[in-house]
Amino acid sequence: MKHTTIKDVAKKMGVSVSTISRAFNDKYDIKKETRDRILKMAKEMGYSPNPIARKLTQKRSYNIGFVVPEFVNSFFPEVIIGAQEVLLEEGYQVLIMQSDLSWETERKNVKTLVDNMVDGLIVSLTSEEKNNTYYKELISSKMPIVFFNRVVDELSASKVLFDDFKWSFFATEHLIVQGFIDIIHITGTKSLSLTKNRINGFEAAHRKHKLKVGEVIYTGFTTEDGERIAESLIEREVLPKAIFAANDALAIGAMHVFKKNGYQIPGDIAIVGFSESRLAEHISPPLTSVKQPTHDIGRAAAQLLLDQINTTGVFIPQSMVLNGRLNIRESSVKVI
Amino acid sequence: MKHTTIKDVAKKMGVSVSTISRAFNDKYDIKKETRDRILKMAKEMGYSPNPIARKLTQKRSYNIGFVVPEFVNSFFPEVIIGAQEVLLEEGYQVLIMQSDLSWETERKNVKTLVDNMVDGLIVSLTSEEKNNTYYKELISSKMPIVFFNRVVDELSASKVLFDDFKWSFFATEHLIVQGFIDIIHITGTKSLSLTKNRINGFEAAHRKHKLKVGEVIYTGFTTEDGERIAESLIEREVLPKAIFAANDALAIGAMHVFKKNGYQIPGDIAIVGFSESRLAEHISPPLTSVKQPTHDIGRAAAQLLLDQINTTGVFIPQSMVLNGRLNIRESSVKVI
DNA sequence: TTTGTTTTCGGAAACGTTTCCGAAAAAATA
DNA sequence: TATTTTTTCGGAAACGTTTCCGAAAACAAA
Repeated sequence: MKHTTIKDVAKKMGVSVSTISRAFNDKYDIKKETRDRILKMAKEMGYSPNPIARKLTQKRSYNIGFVVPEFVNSFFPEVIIGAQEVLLEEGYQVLIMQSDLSWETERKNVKTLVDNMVDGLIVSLTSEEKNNTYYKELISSKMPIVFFNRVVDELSASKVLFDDFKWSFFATEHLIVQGFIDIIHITGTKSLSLTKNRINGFEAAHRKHKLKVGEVIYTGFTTEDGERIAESLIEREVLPKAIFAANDALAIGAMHVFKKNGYQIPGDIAIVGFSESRLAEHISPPLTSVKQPTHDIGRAAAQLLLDQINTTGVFIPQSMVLNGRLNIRESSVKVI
Repeated sequence: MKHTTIKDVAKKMGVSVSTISRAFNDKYDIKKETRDRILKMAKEMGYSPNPIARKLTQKRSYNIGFVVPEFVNSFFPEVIIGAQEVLLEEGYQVLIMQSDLSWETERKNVKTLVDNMVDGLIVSLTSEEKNNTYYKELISSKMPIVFFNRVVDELSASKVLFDDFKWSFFATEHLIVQGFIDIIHITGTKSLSLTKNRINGFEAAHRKHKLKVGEVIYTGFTTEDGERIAESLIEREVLPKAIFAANDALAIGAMHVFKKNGYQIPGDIAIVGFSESRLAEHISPPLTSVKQPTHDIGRAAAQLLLDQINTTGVFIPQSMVLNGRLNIRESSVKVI
């Protein structure tokens, strides 16, 4: 553990500590030759500046914190990869933490990240209420932060969003124009605004086509939730003709129990999902779903964060909303 | 940014800085009452010790670093969740970094984690050669570290392993006993020892049953690799009767193009995968696969790491090998 | 050569803690 | 009460850097 320190190099070379520091920080007030000499010697001695000590005096750590609510679905990993692409390019390292769908651990996560002096944060919320005041403090303390996917209007920070209303609208309209009536919308956590937006899109599509708006069922966002809902639906005996799920996991779970119970998809029930997952096209039948540009979401978030970090004056939060695509597959096309 | 510091509280309360420090570190040599008084006041003033400064003098950060080669497949996220369960319990925070299958960024990842003074590391390698000497230095510098899944024998550290040989053996035997001959093994990166072990298991099963050992095809670990291999197989015109893939992603990719080209599974080709993914049972036909105890792998790794951290004397590296299960599903049962 | 500028560097304070050492205060013992 | 022991606390050094300030050295201008 006898790490070589800046003093060791200074002593060895007979120069002052500050000179070594200057050499490493590429300051203007040092002679080229001595800098090269120092750098060479430092490398020989296996010295590199201690980042902890450095952070104590400086402001920057070149670390970015990334907090996601979960990451077993590939959605969040994919946006992280996108963000990491642009961040690494700029010399930043990305520290990831996952909140396990708990706002308490989310809170702890961003705290440890802040404690470790990250230069900025990219976060997607587990809940839109619980940590609000905490985030407000954070924002007013000038910590650069951008939210994505799961955001809250109340917080004045940069955000990258998806037009949930629009694509929910398109997805249900796709069902409607094929003649499906009696469509049910299964959705996740009630408190998230993306949930509300998708519901609004679902209902708007009905209204546009002068249809009685379909039922909305709340549950979680997991495959198991989808299975549970499907089972309860089957017990009703009168099944809907189509289901629009707020999430591929839900759709797949539901599909699973429908198939197990002998229902044909899309013959008996048509299904469309959201936030296209990797398996959408591999499952049987292939699942119609709204594809979000995960990669681009990450890249955009990273870019907004960098903008904020590099802004010296007051920063005006920016919001971007990205576009998606409805990938129509077998699970939702009416058999004639 | 005018964070309240320990001095502020000291001044405000008319006591020395060291007393405040003692109050926060629960030292024996402070009077109960003054400690309570200090803690209360500190809370009022919104003070909490700066972890960076603290790290400079202390050794512990209560942060654990987790480095994985990728995380869009749910395998790694699941083991992280398992590890996080036991680590959070003990008051540690888990910082995750992903290497994007590049050993260079893996290198950078563990470096920044070490720079941030994590108390220990849990890592799964991208390559078993490239960073060896680096890890050796790290280990000899007494950094607690445990490897899992993708490990290298040469490194003397704790490891948690899966018996790839055994389960590969069982998987191919499952194919063999049903009368499939002409089985091909598709596998990933050649340099990983888990690859070798799975090949050995594959071959051993053949030998046990006195069969000519099947062909082994090397590729990557992604769905796309599986698709590519399947296409090249189709061009051969004489297809194998069964495929054992070293990975569910490979299996699913291959299955996809076989189905697209009108082949029946398992009628024309039977398929079994490995490291069961979430989609195995949802895909069509449901995929036979070897299930690894992802959760337990994480828990075990975390436990081994904690053991090492809490050992004061010399630590003797431990290895654990965990058990799996072959989940037989439709994709590999011979149709009669 | 003298004076003025610029370049290059050293000394020391600062960042926010912890910890060692010793002293004052309190308690226990004689 | 006098002495010893224990408890509680303050002062200061240390952790490894960066940065401010000023001085020495080098150079340019007069």
